[in-house]
Amino acid sequence: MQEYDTYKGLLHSNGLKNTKRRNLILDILAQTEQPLTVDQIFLELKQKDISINISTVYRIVETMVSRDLVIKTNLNGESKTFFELNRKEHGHHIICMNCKQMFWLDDCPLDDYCDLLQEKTGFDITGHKLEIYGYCQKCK
Amino acid sequence: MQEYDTYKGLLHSNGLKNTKRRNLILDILAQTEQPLTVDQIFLELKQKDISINISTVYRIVETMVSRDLVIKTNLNGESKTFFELNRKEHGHHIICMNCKQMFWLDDCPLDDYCDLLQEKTGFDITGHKLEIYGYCQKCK
DNA sequence: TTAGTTGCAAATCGTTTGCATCAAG
DNA sequence: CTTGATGCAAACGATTTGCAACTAA
Repeated sequence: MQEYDTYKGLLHSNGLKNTKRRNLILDILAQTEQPLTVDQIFLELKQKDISINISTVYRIVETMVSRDLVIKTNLNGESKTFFELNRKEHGHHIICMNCKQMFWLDDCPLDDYCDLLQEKTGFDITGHKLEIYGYCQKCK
Repeated sequence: MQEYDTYKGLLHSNGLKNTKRRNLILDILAQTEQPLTVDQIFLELKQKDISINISTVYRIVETMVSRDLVIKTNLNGESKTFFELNRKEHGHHIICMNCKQMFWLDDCPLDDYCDLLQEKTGFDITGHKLEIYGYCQKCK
């Protein structure tokens, strides 16, 4: 087997075997800014004539999530779960309500607010999730 | 039938018939700050010795959502959908990751940021959703 | 009286699991 | 050779639907 070693090091350093499917799925996630559902990943693989079982896709993305390589997200109004590569930068998505495209925003206006809130509420605040909704240039 | 007319006006003005179950469900949602799942609502009704079918609960909350009386939310890491009364005030939830309680925050730090973003991205921004995660005073 | 509401059972959808086989290390 | 990875089919939990009976207006 050749050509599927792009993520060999990453996989091994996380205690995972280097397999063709894992490489392919990481590759798909790396090549888009969009969080993807399991069946979107499954379909992309099908289009590349890769035979894979959908339960394998579920298992692979969940394994990646447990290793912190992938982030799992639920979006408002969507029953399916989305997965995106963990690029280890903090940011949020701005989402077009018409075409459903999601664009990455690498700035975050919430750091000061969270500090403030921590004092005000007595919570130990560990994170937050922000989604911006609207219509993109094409759809508006 | 008496005692179930609290929301009669509200229901009628939204083109809905005034029924016992709708009144009860609106009442449950009105009496808590917590967004509830369908089966939490179902259980509360059971505890009040109200017989209702779970599919009726689903239909009632969805009807309320379509009339904008109730807000439907998906939360990160939860497979079930939550429903809360639409109190028509803007705000967000701060959520305890241990006990899962959600507290309402009636301030929002994002108005200026959204204006800014609208110019920067060319999006027509219509809304946003913010959740703050952490551990509450009791659980931390 | 009639259109909208509810209960019930079955269907559907997204996701998970058990087990046998297979492949990476 | 050993452990973890995958395929397959069956199970599962949340939600939706079709249809008949019912009830508010």
